[in-house]
Amino acid sequence: MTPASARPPGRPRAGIDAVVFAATLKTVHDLGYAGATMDRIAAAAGVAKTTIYRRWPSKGALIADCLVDALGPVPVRGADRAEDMAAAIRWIAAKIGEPGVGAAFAGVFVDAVSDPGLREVLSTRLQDPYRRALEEAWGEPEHRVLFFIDVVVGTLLHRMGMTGEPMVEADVNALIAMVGLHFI
Amino acid sequence: MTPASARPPGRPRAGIDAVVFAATLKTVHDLGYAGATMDRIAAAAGVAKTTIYRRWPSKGALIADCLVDALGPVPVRGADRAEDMAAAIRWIAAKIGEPGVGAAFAGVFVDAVSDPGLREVLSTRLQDPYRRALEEAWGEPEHRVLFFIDVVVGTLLHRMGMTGEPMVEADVNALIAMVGLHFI
DNA sequence: CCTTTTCGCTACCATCGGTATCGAAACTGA
DNA sequence: TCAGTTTCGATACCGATGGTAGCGAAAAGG
Repeated sequence: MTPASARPPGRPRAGIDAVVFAATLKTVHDLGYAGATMDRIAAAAGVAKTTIYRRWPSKGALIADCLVDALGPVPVRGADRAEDMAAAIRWIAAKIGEPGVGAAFAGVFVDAVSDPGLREVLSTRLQDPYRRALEEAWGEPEHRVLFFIDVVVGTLLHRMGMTGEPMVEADVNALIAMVGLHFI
Repeated sequence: MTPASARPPGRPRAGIDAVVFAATLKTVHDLGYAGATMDRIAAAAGVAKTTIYRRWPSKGALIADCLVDALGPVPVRGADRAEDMAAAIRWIAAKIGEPGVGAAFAGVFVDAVSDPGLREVLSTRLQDPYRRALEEAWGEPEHRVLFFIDVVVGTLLHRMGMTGEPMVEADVNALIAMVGLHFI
């Protein structure tokens, strides 16, 4: 039980996280999510692959933390909830336009569909922090779909004219597919 | 050079395409795109993997043809172009809500980012047919981005309020990410 | 200088997309 | 009935990828 301020001895690990994050985004931007091999990310960061796996348990966890680092805190003020929602949409749209972020998002979510462990990782490292931020800004949470994730997608669907009904998986899949078509 | 009506001898191949298509969609729906292994698809279809690879050169080509088969022809009438566009959006939204289709779309497009060969496959088997259908319905093609693919995504972005500017990669990535968030 | 922790390197495993090979099945035509 | 032709199924295999194990070396504190 060492004091919290005491730094343990051993080889320094200073700055490695930031270097790996930058290398990850650059590699994903250059080669796509599937092309961003862990070996290539490690090479781009000038770091051994084992070092990455000592800090993140999987590629998905690395991507999730990398996205949190790239996005930063959601800019909520807490005054007007509707205004906050609109601001959040503009915020994530701008952030995700940065090199590599969009491709990283799409890739990790596609993998998450067939990997329950990855879904839990994403929930813990991506969804929960932003959910907490909105809870603190907006007060106590409602039990219906009013968190950030749902707000963004729900607003998107509402603006598309698919409103009236609660959001269903079909709508989300439709959106993904329509957007994905442009990658052709 | 046999006559067109003459069926070549040998073991029958009747109905295998349809069986494989159905098994592909079901497997993708149940296990996701990454979880839909070629071995699993073959097993679900009751067919040897080599048989699938004798008919489709790659997993991407199988998915592309499977999607074309699942979508069917785009319902264009050619009278009012704006009306056709709106109908096309509703059409693809409904079609892609069917089991497995949305996940197949998202997965194959994510892979296509880092695979030029797959991009060409998708262009040939997915984009070109629908582009031709719209050319025939709307007359001669315009050289600007007025084909179906562009129309769907462009209209989507327009309705989101991101209009005014030409569509850029950042917007598309932002959409993918926003939608993907809901998969958590 | 000694201990402790982390880093890098190599080797390795399981899985997946894709290929090669070969015997068996099934249809056509005589 | 019986070739001849073509496809199907099974197995074995290859390269790449995510992920792990083990070990020696580097760098920090004490």
